[in-house]
Amino acid sequence: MANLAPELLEARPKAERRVGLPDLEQAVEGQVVLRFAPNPNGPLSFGHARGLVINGAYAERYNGTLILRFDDTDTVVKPPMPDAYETIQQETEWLLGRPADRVVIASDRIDLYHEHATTMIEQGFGYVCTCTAEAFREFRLAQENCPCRSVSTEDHTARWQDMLNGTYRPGDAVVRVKTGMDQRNPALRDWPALRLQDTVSNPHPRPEVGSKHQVWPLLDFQSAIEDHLQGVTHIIRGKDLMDSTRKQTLLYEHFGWTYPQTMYWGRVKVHEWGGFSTSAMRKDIEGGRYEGWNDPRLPTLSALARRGIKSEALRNFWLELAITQKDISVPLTSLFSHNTKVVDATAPRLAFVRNPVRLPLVEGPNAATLVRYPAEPEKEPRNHSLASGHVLVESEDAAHGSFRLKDLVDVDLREGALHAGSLERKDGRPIVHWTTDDAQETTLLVAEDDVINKVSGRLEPHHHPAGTVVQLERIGYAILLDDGRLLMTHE
RNA sequence: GCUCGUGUGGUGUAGCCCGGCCCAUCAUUUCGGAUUUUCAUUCCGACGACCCGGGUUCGAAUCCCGGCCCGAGCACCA
Repeated sequence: MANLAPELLEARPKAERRVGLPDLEQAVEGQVVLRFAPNPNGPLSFGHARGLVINGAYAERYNGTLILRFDDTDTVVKPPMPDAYETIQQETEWLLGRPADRVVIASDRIDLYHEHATTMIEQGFGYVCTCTAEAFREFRLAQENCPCRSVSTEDHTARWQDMLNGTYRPGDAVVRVKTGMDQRNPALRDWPALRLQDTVSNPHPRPEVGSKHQVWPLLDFQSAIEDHLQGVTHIIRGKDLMDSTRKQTLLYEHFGWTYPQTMYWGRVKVHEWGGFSTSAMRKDIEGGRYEGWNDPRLPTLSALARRGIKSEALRNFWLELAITQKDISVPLTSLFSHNTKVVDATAPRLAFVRNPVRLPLVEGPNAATLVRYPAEPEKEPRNHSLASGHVLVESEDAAHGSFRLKDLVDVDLREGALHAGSLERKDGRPIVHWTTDDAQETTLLVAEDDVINKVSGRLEPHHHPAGTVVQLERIGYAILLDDGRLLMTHE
């Protein structure tokens, strides 16, 4: 065989095992345009981070453009939150370490969407449908044209004017894209592109928009038109939007445009969190169940940041999950593990003594020096005076009777006092953390499931500013809050 | 119901398009061990997987057929 046809034995060179994100199809260096398009009905959540991280990473890889687009075209069901426009931009910068290259606000661009609707109607691939939603559902299932479809283009143009001038009221009419009621996929059959919203009772929260428009595009239409206007080359989004791609592709064909390359990811559930929706969180915050968007029980970016999760950890987390269409459920420990890697070397070590018991230290040293950064033992050592002759240890540790005060001395508990023994470590007795009389009394907050547990104790004196992620020895990582309390980051 | 999509160790992920180098990669978890005056970090080791059934082939995680599971869309929400 080798002699007869050696070329048959020559294997196609197998690609190296891929690490990280795959390359983009048809990507040209410097010309890739991506977008991340949240609804600004609240600040960003954990799940949003995926869209930002993945799209941002590709923009960076190809030296392309990342657009942050606010899809704020619903004033009734999911009304935007005024603060969110600013907040989301800040969160974007926090997460990616740089701002988006371009910011687009859909509600500023309603006239452009109207123009395209006009074109669509005049050219006969869009029409104004006055059927009720229920009636149209029947037509969709039966694959029958609705009566509006046979109305002339002139009349549709007139109807369109009546939508714009307020003759029609919300619910009376929608603009549909003619895709064919014989589409195999029911979702694609003459899908709705624009509808009426009562913006007098439900004005858009941005004052410059307010009640200016009554005719508003739906997501599939707005997004399709905007992607074209912005020159988006690649769309990477959740697979729940696969049918949107198909709908939009049909629209692009009508307009004679080429649809961007698309990639999808599946649903991600975090086992510890279950389901949170932005609207539900908003309601619970307003109802007082949570203290705010950054309540440590909430899966928002601000809550994670406040808790001490670094943006680098979040980026690494999403990059590791990459882009598969599988629906997955990940444990929070996976994110924590990334955070530990980011934070450990720079987290100062401090002692936090829970449920402290104060004990005399008999014949012990009168000063102690402990390491603050194990990675750099010489840096800013922790010096403490023991002049009071007392130390604080956790009552649970004290129960053992014989142990070693970390970096200090062996002790034995007799008659309510710790009797100092060897300064050097001599035996295998357990090592416990401890602190001094001048340790401040404080509380460690631990978010667990839907409650915040409070653990009181004494924190070793320190000079670290609020916001520092520290490692509480033998307990875990925590962040120093403005009010002097501690918030557990993770173990 | 119709349409679409996904099924690799406990959890994620690579490999699948173009069959052999795959007794299947990497990470995490769990368990063991080493270092360490933290139950942290670091290091070493171990356990552990191709949804099921047929078929094609010398050879199938990879191709074909059938089945099953799970998820999503079918909103005048995003």
